Amino acid sequence: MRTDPLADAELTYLMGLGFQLVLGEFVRRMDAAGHSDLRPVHGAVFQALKGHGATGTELAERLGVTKQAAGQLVDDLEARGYVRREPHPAGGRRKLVVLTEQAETHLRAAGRVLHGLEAELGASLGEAELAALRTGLARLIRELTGDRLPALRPQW
Amino acid sequence: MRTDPLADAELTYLMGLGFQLVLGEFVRRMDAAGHSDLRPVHGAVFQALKGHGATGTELAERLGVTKQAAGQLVDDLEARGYVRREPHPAGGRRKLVVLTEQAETHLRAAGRVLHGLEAELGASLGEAELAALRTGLARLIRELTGDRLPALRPQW
DNA sequence: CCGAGCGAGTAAAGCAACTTGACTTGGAGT
DNA sequence: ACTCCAAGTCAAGTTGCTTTACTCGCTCGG
Repeated sequence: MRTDPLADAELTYLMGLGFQLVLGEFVRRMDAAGHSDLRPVHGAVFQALKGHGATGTELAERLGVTKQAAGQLVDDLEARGYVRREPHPAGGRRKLVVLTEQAETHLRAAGRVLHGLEAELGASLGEAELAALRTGLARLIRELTGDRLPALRPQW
Repeated sequence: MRTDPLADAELTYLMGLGFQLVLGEFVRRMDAAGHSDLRPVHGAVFQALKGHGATGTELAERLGVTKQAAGQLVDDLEARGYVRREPHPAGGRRKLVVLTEQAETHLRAAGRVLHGLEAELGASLGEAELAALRTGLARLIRELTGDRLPALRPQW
């Protein structure tokens, strides 16, 4: 009986590999559902814009990138019909970037896939195990951040 | 009393944010300890070479990148004294990439930082909670991979 | 033997997703 | 009116990978 290599792996390694696997499975299922034209970073943009939209600078802050990088993402998504630039109600040079119905549809599909994946994991790991994993992660995040949640960035 | 935004966050989001935070803390501590010249991906290289070293092609497979990319990493690390290219005992065009003592020193420092970080998390979250998190992650990884563990790649 | 081919390594160019630096412009303050 | 700030944008540079294409040792079938 050999020892499990995962049992004495570093917590950091376990978290990284776990995230990579879950995200990979998410992407695979989204592709299979016909949503292969967007990468995870676009999902982060949608999350940042959900609700009332944001200006380019606000979006950049929420994503943790420069405003130029945010502008390039918006250019791309605008050209493909996922967002619109509207004049900002507060005026000035500001523009309000808002999601189109096409993006809302994508967000709903992503939500369904995520919930389906989580439900399957709950079934195979056991709901109690999954709940313990969720609360463990939530407490670890609280411990390392305090109250302000930082942006989820698409790189190490 | 407001609801906790983390309580109904997606598992995928929790895992990504948790990993990012733990890794960020690791990098901060390594920097503070005077090891600011290597990025996490170099740690992955060291892990892949630990023990008996590897050829460039083997390294590429373990990292999940092309052999050219692996070769570039080795070029960089060799120029900075962390690895050596030795003639391969089995001959041929093969070369054996091995860690230098400088890399072993770095590995030991990284191990100390990781264990220190994990110990602090154990103290603040409670050892039971941390153990539950570890086993939850390990089971999730088993569930999504079967037996073959894939490489931990430095991107989403 | 020997030459055909395979696998390891490398060189060069391409590409994606950022960054840095420099500029334009609307509005606020004084 | 002048100045200045902040939002947005244009352009160029950087990084870290990939794709394409090659060179070089070795093995093996004829």
